[in-house]
Amino acid sequence: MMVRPPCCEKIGVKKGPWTPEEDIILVSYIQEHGPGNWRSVPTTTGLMRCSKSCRLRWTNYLRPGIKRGNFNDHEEKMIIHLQALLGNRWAAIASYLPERTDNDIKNYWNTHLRKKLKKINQTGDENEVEENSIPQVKGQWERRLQTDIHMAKQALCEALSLDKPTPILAENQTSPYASNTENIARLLEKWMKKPENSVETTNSGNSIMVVTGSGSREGGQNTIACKQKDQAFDSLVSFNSLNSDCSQSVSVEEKNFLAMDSCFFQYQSKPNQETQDPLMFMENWPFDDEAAQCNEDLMNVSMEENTPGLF
DNA sequence: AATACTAGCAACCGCCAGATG
DNA sequence: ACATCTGGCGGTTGCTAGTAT
Repeated sequence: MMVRPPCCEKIGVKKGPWTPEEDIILVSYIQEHGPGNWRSVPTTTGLMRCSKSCRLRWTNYLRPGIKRGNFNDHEEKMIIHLQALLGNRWAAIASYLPERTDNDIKNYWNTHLRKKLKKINQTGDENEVEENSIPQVKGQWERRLQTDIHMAKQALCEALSLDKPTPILAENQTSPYASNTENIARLLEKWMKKPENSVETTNSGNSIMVVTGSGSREGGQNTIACKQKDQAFDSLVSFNSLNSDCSQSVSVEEKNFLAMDSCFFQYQSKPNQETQDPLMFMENWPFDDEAAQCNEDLMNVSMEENTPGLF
């Protein structure tokens, strides 16, 4: 069988955790060109990263609107319910949780919820309930159909929203992307303070930690990234300064990154589903207790049924 | 204090499907 | 119709930090 060639040359491609420098270069690139055409990202930016790696870094971390860690009860319920409905279709599940990435949900499921459910099933039901207790009555086509409706709805919303003006956050409105902008802000702040060649990052929970000192695993590998670092940062700074008067009730730091958010917003793959969504009812139907009778079949696949004693 | 073990998570890998020439 | 390219998805791996011994 013909083996598919790798998406990019393996030689010289850097792997492992991303550095703040790389993040900034990538963000800077996307700020200018928008997400997409990932193939050209490494060549254009000089990042020694696979195009896939760049895309993943953006979608899972740098993209505005991402909330990380601290899943609340509602989100947990949603995930459990959706997982029962859809199976391990994490991207589909993530489409119901606009602030979460599929990777994050997948990780949360694998590390927390799966164990939790297993435990409950073991203690609560002697009849060895299957880990993924999807009622067999519900064919996969139903689940797929439900997801496809959602996907189609999303696509339609995106298409319809193309002409909409970029939403501008009201003065006192809290950015839904606060966690993301704060992360980048913190990153930049510390990065600016740090002495050269002494930075290493690791993402932890909701913040990006910058660890100074020796012993960096990345040591000496960021030559190209470093060359572009200043340029990229200048670009960001100048961009932010153009937008810095858009809000007066927030800190300078927040202001700058809110401005960045408003720019990135137009590139978002996930529309803000809380606003102006004419098809909202389709979005909510699996969860809406007041939903029409035709939804009841799927509604019967209730969380309580699948996960007795969890809530 | 040192070592072993475990959990959490970021990132990679391989497969697949749609787009394009 | 076919081959190739590209992006998306889900499964898995490997690193790190925290905890137990």
